[in-house]
Amino acid sequence: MRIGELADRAGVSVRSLRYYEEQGLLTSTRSPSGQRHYTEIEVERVIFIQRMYAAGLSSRTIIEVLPCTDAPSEENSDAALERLVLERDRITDHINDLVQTRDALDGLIGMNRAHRATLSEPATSLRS
Amino acid sequence: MRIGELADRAGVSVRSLRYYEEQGLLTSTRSPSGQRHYTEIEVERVIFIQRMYAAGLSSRTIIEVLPCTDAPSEENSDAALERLVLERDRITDHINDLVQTRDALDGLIGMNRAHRATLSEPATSLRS
DNA sequence: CTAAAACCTGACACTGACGTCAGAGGCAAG
DNA sequence: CTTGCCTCTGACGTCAGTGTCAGGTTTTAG
Repeated sequence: MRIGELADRAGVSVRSLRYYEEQGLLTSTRSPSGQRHYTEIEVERVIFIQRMYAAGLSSRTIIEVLPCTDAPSEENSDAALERLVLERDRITDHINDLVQTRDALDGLIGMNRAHRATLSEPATSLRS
Repeated sequence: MRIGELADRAGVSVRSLRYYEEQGLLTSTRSPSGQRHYTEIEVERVIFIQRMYAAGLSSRTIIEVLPCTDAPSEENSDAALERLVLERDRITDHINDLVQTRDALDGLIGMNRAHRATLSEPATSLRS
């Protein structure tokens, strides 16, 4: 398939795909005229890349962990697996941080709603 | 206290504090000579701002929710509370996404470790 | 009183993942 | 053949938070 179709399938822009290739995250076979061609595998690869970006990894970091997906076997250099574990842990930390922040916001929301309640109904507590 | 101390206390750079003021997130009283002076309250405010940044909110969005912390009472414009709830939900979505991603990475890690195990010890399964 | 340290404004640099535009070539359908 | 859509490379623009530098004033310590 050509780049436009891959973009649609994976839900990213054509620009992004070329950028991924430029960064070494994605490879393509070229037709004689120079157009990029991809296979089904690339769809999943791009989706994975997107996932990693969403999780806060940079291009360089994604490159380092990709070997672990490339060959579900093979001696995917210790470094790649090591990096993968590292990033997993980083994500866990981030999740915990976000949960804490959400709890804080919930507290704020509660306080604001409580105050709002006392305003509209000075005698009663806790209205739906 | 002056800007340097606030920066130390809140764990941010002086540059950032000036930027926050420029963005309308932070206010300061000025000494006759023009230096910024802050109170203890600002320490917490800056820490809160940092938390919001870490949670992915932009300056503009933080501005919108700040009224909810300013006056733990008062009619903190419906909009602010509404926005706060919206962001809380966005964070929840993000957390769920991250958890999914982490699970995926755990799967990858497991597969890679499993393969590694079969390499070093073809007959046994699941080594510590 | 003096030197060091902190502060001021203003402005430009940077990073990273893209958007977007220009100018040119490729490819299927009518 | 030509119309229209897709693709190519290359390059500059964007956004947001922050680093950093310049040139000057203020505060603090000795």
